[in-house]
Amino acid sequence: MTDFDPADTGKAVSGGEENLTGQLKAAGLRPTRQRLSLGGLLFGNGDRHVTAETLHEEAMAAGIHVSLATVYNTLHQFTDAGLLRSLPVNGSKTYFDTNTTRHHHFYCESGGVLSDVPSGAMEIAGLPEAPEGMEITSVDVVVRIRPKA
Amino acid sequence: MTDFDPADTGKAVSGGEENLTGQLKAAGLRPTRQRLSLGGLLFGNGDRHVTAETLHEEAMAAGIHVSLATVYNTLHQFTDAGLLRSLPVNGSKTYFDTNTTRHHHFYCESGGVLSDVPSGAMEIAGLPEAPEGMEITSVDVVVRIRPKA
DNA sequence: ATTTGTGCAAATCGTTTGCATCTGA
DNA sequence: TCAGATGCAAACGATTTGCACAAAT
Repeated sequence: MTDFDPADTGKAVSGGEENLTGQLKAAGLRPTRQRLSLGGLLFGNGDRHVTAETLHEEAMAAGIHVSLATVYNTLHQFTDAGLLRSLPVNGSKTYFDTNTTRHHHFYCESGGVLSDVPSGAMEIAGLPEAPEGMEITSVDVVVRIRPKA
Repeated sequence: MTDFDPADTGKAVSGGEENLTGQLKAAGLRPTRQRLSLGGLLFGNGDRHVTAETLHEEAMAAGIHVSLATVYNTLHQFTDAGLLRSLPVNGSKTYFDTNTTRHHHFYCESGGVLSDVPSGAMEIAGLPEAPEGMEITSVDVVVRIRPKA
């Protein structure tokens, strides 16, 4: 029942982020109650993988009232601002990762569970050159897994 | 205006595949007119990346009448039969690749164009171990690119 | 006061499904 | 003949959008 304190806007959000308000402003985004609340959920609990739906449910459960549309908007705005990374995992749902550093993922199709590949466990050797006139923006590696036997 | 010849069912489809009919039968799929026609488009022109939509348009343009639903069905059946590989490229559309060997892809978000990373240009070093009780089914690498400047 | 964000519900997009009809073995 | 395929259109799930209201600077 910990209400998110709207007065806490210029401070650390919940032990994770330094200054979400500042980052939002830098991105031209107003630090609204919803954005700060969602930011608290996202960045106050370590690395996370969420979908719009799971984040929305979590917000509801936490007593934060936000519409699903706003969750979508916020996730995209955060992504554009560089606070999140969107993951191209599956054909249907879009996943967002609070860890924007270079790392890769396991994805279990039966269940839609996403997890990190331990850093260092896997490397990409020899990045290829992009085709003429193109530049590489990111490299996504998805290791698909399924329950054994 | 080369009509696909329905009589050519037991033979090479168009210079690419040996015996599509046999492969379909082996997979428990009847070699119907539609499946052979779509197979001709898919396997008779070298390696290809298609979506249901692009393949459907191509079929129409070639004078082959198939419904979009049948294209979807066929793509999935071919995939299950191991003739195609489905690519988890983007959040929305599903791509299918006629090259089922291990290779990776460039994906240009602006335009949705998919192309192969030249084989050997890139390697994955050190496949990680799957989490407890899981096994790896595939590893997909997508190199996202955008037009330079 | 002005500008930007939010919520809701309707609209959209890709994909799947139910069912009557047709086709290949 | 008869199981299996196809076509159509309606159903679906995830995401986006338009517009009236609310909140932040």
